[in-house]
Amino acid sequence: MANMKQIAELAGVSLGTVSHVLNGTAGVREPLRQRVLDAVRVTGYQPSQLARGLRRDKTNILAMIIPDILNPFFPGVVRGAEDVAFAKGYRLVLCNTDNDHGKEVMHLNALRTYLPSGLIVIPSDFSDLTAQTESYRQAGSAVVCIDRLPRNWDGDSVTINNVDGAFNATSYLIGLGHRDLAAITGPLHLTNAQDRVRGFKRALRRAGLEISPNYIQETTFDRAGGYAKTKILLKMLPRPTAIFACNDLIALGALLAIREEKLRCPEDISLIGFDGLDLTETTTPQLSSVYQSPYQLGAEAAQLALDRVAQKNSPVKHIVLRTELRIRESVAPPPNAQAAAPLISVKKSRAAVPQA
Amino acid sequence: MANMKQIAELAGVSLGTVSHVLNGTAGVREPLRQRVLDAVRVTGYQPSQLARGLRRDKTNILAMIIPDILNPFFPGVVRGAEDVAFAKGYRLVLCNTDNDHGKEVMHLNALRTYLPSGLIVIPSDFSDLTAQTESYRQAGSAVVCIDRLPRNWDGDSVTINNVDGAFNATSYLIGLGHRDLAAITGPLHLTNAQDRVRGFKRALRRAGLEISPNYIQETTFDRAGGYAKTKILLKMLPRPTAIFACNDLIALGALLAIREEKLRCPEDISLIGFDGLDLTETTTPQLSSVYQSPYQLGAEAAQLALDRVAQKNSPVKHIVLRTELRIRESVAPPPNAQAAAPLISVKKSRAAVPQA
DNA sequence: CCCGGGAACTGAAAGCTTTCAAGTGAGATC
DNA sequence: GATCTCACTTGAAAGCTTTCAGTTCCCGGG
Repeated sequence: MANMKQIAELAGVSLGTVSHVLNGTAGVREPLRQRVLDAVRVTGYQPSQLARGLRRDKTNILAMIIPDILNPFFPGVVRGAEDVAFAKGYRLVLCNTDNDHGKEVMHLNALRTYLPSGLIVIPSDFSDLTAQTESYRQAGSAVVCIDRLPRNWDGDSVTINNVDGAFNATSYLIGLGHRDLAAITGPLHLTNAQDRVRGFKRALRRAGLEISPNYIQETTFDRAGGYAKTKILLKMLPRPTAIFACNDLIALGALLAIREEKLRCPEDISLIGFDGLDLTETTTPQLSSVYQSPYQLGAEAAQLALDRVAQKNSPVKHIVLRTELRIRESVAPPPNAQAAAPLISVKKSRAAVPQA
Repeated sequence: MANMKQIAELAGVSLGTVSHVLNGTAGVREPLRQRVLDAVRVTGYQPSQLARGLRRDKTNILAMIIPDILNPFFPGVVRGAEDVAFAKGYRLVLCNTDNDHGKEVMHLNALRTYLPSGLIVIPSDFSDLTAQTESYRQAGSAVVCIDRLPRNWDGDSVTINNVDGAFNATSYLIGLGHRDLAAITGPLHLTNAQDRVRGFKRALRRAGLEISPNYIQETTFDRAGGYAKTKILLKMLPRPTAIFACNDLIALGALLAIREEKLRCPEDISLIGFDGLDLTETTTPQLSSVYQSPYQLGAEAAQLALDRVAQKNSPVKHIVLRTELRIRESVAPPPNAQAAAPLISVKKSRAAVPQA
């Protein structure tokens, strides 16, 4: 592979001129410019990204740290980011943390000396990442946190309106006449899980319904978690007539548990998930869900990172994306007609206790 | 961030010695070694991957080129590769081609000057990649093709035994008594699609069944393709009693089409997919499928690439992974009892013609 | 006691680009 | 015609590491 020196010789100009032509960093008269361009064409020369990065203290690399690409929510995020990066001449380095903070830190450390222009992080947990990412900032890398935020995060971010999404879903269920609503949430040290529960509670409160802690079950953001917690919920008295699952995998697990208990969804129990993954369309019944666009999440994050590289000192941005309630087959009014009573001040005192 | 020179000064040794300590490239006496290590610890020094790569003509980067991470088959492959890479201190750069050869070439070109140690490619189509990858080989990068192979590929590869997988699935259907079998294949310029059809045909031939071209429909490897082609197949006379879909997304589309035509799966039509994606477990009925491990595919590929880097001139390797037939709810004997007749020489002449 | 040999260590070059200060030259101005 | 300006162009340094050819030092053998 040719290098710049050879191009310079071939075109009969200096190294500096070649660089200027290639980067447009200074006016170069047309004939010279053409000679350089010709030499590049003839030799198929491509500048070494390594030497370039070394000199400029920055590479055309965007690093992305996510929990696990196997979780069907994340491929969309990655694809969104990659598309934006690719369009601007950047490459994407992908790292999986398995929600393990230690692994996250390892990635953060190892990536640093590749001098990526930007770093997009879906934090593994609530750990304060400020210290870790500070060195990136100092090195001139943009850092964007997405989906959920670490403690004390004061940098750029892209998230969705989790509170609203959960509120709308829950309100919809209440509107159908449900009074005994349960929620299965992901780990509450994650801000997105917190916010979804917050939206759930807010909807209950606004409808004057009591919030019983037993009806809010915390677990992992996966099918197994949804399955296990649903089994527990279905044993409670009164049995909830609707479940709001904080993501679709939990909802999927819930559906399996409901089926296994010989209950029907939606006739006996309504179910709404969160995320709007493809799989919600192919279950029976099709799952209702609070849709969000993972692609957009990733794309906005990449864009934000690249903007930050260009404009280092512009004010911090917090982008919040919308959600959309997608009602499909998994919801219906509750089984007992009495529940169709008017919404106003439906306040009853009931204990929600797991059966022995 | 400290650099090597500062470490050298701090430890009171030369640059070369620091390098030798860090890389173990030469014996360094213990006291010196310790002084260097201490200096590294104190300063938190990390060697610049860029300078290192520039000098060694090789970075600790593994590049991976896949069609589309949104296709649920690929996250597993990526994860497998990333895990192996991470464990050995390599990072993974991810590129999506959308099966577009032009984009593939762009990625190939752009990646080159990052000097990745290895390149793992799922080819976008049948295009001969030899020319493109030759420059990587010359630059000392390992190139591994996986899942399907480009024309004339003579380098390392990891694939699965597509012929066997398809043969087993088809034979299973025949064993249930099916005589009118159809296949919906992915694009036949892809070697994996070709091989699956080959396995399908081989099973028919072995059972003495006629192979009618109309019963083999070619389409894209996605839900829409499966849906459309199933609609066509269901109009044929005799209507096939079993469909072998060359991947799970096609099978999923087929299932939707079957349902839409008010036919029952498996009572009216049996269905087997290929890949064994998670989604096959959550459909109704659960889809039978020829399972393969995408994770293993990616992991083996990464391992092979790294082995090749270490042992440049060892003989070319072609790893072929196994498949496993996973029978779930989507298969049953054909509706008419007569079909349960013995297998031997069931040769009837019938024309398979699309209905007008 | 001297010398050879080997292990340990050093110094400098090489790898390729960007960038900045400095140099060149042509055209404009007076 | 001399001088100034401005636009181009150039040369060299800097960025950080690896590697190779030497150099130093120590030990054992003669």
